[in-house]
Amino acid sequence: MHNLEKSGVSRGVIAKQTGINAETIRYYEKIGLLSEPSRSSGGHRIYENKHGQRLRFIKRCRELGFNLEEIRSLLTLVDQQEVSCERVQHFADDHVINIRKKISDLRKMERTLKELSSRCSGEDVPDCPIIDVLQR
Amino acid sequence: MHNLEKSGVSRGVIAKQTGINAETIRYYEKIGLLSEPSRSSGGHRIYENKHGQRLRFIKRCRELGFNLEEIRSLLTLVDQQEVSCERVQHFADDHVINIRKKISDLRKMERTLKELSSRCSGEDVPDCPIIDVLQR
DNA sequence: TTAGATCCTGTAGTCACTACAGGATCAAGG
DNA sequence: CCTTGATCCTGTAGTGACTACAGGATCTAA
Repeated sequence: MHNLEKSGVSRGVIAKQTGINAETIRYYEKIGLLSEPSRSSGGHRIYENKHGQRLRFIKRCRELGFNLEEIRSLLTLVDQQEVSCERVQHFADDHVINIRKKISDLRKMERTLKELSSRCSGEDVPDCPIIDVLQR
Repeated sequence: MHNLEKSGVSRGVIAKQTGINAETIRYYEKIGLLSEPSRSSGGHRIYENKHGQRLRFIKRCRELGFNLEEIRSLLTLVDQQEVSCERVQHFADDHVINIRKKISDLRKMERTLKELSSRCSGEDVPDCPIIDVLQR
């Protein structure tokens, strides 16, 4: 059964555990977000608990909409034990501003599309207010 | 002054007229969204009115969040004079569903971040509820 | 021992652009 | 007509955040 030297797991296993695609994990390692794990005698990666923690951290950040560079900054703070609640809060608040901008852009699209759609006859005719506006 | 054979304009000019980057216009041509314009004797592209219309159509679609494949479909409908108001409306309504999904994802991020941020002390201390949650 | 699952590497593809290099052409002024 | 400087031409490479291969090696369970 599980071998992989003492307590580590393979890439496939940690991928399932964290819900992160196995290729993505390799990618995170390549760009330096995830430290290189040790290897089995045959060259297979062996992931320890710390890698799982790291991956979950990254995943939560992604779910909050941070990009990989932002996550790198956050991880650096944590690694260097230089976390300042004030700065992290600022970081988060800035990010909220970006998110709100995106939401407002999307809402504008939504409004416009719904407005256009409401003017459609809904019939199988060549005359369409949506196309008219696009061609205006 | 303006030469460029009869009534056409250069790429730079049409870029300014439409508000679309000149490189982007070349890209649209390359992927077949924009028909190839005629050329001057020296090989420079000469854009006519129809190109300007096309580019404005594309731009409006992009502003409504359609991707280039969706725009390609829309343009094909128009070109083949196969516009059906019913189908276009359906198309738009489907797109609205996607937009709403994006908005709700973003709102969830926003809510979570604001909630976390509200728990921050705002002080320059290493203890931070945001980092705590990310590391949990 | 062997089958089949998983892993290794490097590379290429995705989307919608954007940016460059190195050279040709253009329009305007003299 | 000639020069100058702006614009244009081409092909290619880079962006972000993955994802998907190919062709081979290694692993684990039976």
